[in-house]
Amino acid sequence: MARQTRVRFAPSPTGPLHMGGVRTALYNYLYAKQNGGKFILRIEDTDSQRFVPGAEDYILESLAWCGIMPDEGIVQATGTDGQPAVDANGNPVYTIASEKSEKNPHAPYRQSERKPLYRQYAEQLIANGYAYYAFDSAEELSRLRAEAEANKQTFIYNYESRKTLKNSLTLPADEVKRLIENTDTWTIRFKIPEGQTVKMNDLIRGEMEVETNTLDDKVLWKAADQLPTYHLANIVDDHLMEITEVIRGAEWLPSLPLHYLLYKAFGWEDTMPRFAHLSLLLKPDGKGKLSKRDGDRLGFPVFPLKWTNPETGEISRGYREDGYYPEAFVNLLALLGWNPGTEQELFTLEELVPAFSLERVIKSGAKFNVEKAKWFNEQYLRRRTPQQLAAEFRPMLRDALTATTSYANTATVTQDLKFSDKYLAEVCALIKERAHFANEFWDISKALFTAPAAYDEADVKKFCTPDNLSHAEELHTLIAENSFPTFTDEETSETYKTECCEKIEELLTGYIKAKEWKMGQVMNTLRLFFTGNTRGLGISDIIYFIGKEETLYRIRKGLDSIK
RNA sequence: GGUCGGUUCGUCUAACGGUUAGGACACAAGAUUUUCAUUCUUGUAAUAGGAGUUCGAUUCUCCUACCGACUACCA
Repeated sequence: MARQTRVRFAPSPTGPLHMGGVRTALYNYLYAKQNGGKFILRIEDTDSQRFVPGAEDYILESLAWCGIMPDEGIVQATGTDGQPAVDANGNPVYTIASEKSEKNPHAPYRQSERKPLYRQYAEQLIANGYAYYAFDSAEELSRLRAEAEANKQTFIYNYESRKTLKNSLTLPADEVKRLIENTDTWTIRFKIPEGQTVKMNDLIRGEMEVETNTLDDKVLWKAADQLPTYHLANIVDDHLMEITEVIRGAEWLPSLPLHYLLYKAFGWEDTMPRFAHLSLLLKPDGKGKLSKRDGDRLGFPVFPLKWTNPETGEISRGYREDGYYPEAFVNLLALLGWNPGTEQELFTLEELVPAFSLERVIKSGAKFNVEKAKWFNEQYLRRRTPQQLAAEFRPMLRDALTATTSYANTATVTQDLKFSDKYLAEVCALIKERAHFANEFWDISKALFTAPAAYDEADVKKFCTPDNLSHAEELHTLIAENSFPTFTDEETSETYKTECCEKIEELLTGYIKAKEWKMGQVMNTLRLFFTGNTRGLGISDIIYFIGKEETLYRIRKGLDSIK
């Protein structure tokens, strides 16, 4: 009988979710959706020492931003007013589900809240001879480790060493009973079977084998905090939550034999999930897996969202705050370690669902490449409508104008212009192919909103020759004496702008050609007066947007300041 | 050190055991253009090394090298 596909993403709330973690979540999500199954979120917070406040919300917010919401394990939060919580945009705010419900039949989904559940499973293993109590103190064990290391050996708690250590296999029963009742630093360890070969299968990597004698007796449960370790909690919860496929990071590969053995010891082999281990995301340069430091060092985010360390106040940048679209982030993550087998590179989340397959996930680690990441964002930026871009640009424009001192100091016509949505949309349509990110819009288009505060010295030197200046003077007269159409909110014809620009260009180039001036010279002089340097927007586009009066003002101002 | 995994252009990657080893990013050149950018065209660039199996190996096997993960009462 085929079971319903149920996969889970099970992060530990020990800090901000890494982009590699988002990728793992994404692959789980895609797999679930493709198979008409459920994507479950479970919080693995069995390490009370490393709990970081805010990390859980961060995970939820990151997933929501990416559009990969869990089907199970979350519930809409309750606001201070007792009503379902929503954020500033009216979107629901989620939290981890603690109460059982139709949607969340396996609640709670935080392992810390499932605490009472695990001990019985550990005891069950002991009763069946698959585990034992261990009473060695942490100090004793670290001493043994240090000694072994001094002899260039490695101490492991295994089938051999357990025979000489303090545990329920070596101690008399009454002593074991006494220690369990009177001390609280003991643990329950898994008893790795001796001399067996564990044969495993991985959906991505294929067949693997490991000798049990190379494995160590992992701690499953700790009396000190009455909590399970990852291994126990993970297997028990995956079983209880009826997980069908475990898709997780490659750092778990060495634990796979233990997990196989655990399923066997519990007698859950029939329903054991299938496993898929994803390769790691690597540093763009050098060695090792991608870390927080790399982002700081190389200038790109490793986290989906900005994160402020609650203890140190240290801030880590995020893709969202850096101006990436979630679609671009998801797309680039999907292609980092997976490909569709075709040459298609651009996928929306919806398109990813049918295209995805675990079989096509790459075995080797992938180095993250910032340039490609920017390219993805650029592709999505270009797919946006001018109106959408204008809406994004509006608040940035407001901030920029407020911060621009030259704007406050120049008596320009544009100062009084109310930049309409139509104006912004037309500007965005013009500049979107020049940008990778919407946050570059102001830099690219500032000349369309304000006169330059200063002129680039090198450009002045190069283009403000006596000839060019006198030509600019003539063009000032030409523009003053001629009338031509420019931007207006009233005109809605789609071809209007093109027509305007053609007319402006005819006027200028016609005159320049007639005079036999060098186009590249005088045009650049004008551009310098319009924008402050000689790189960027086309002259006729600028004039179209700023209008005749402002055009004359800027040429006059340029001529006056250079002389 | 031990265990496990990995290795195709600088990067992400494609290639039933048979291809001039393909694409994308980046880079370079050219074309277009009033500058810059865009766009278009073209180019540089790879199977880690060595054995073996085979008519034939990027592909299968082994060895070496390198890289990585794991080696906690962390996940």
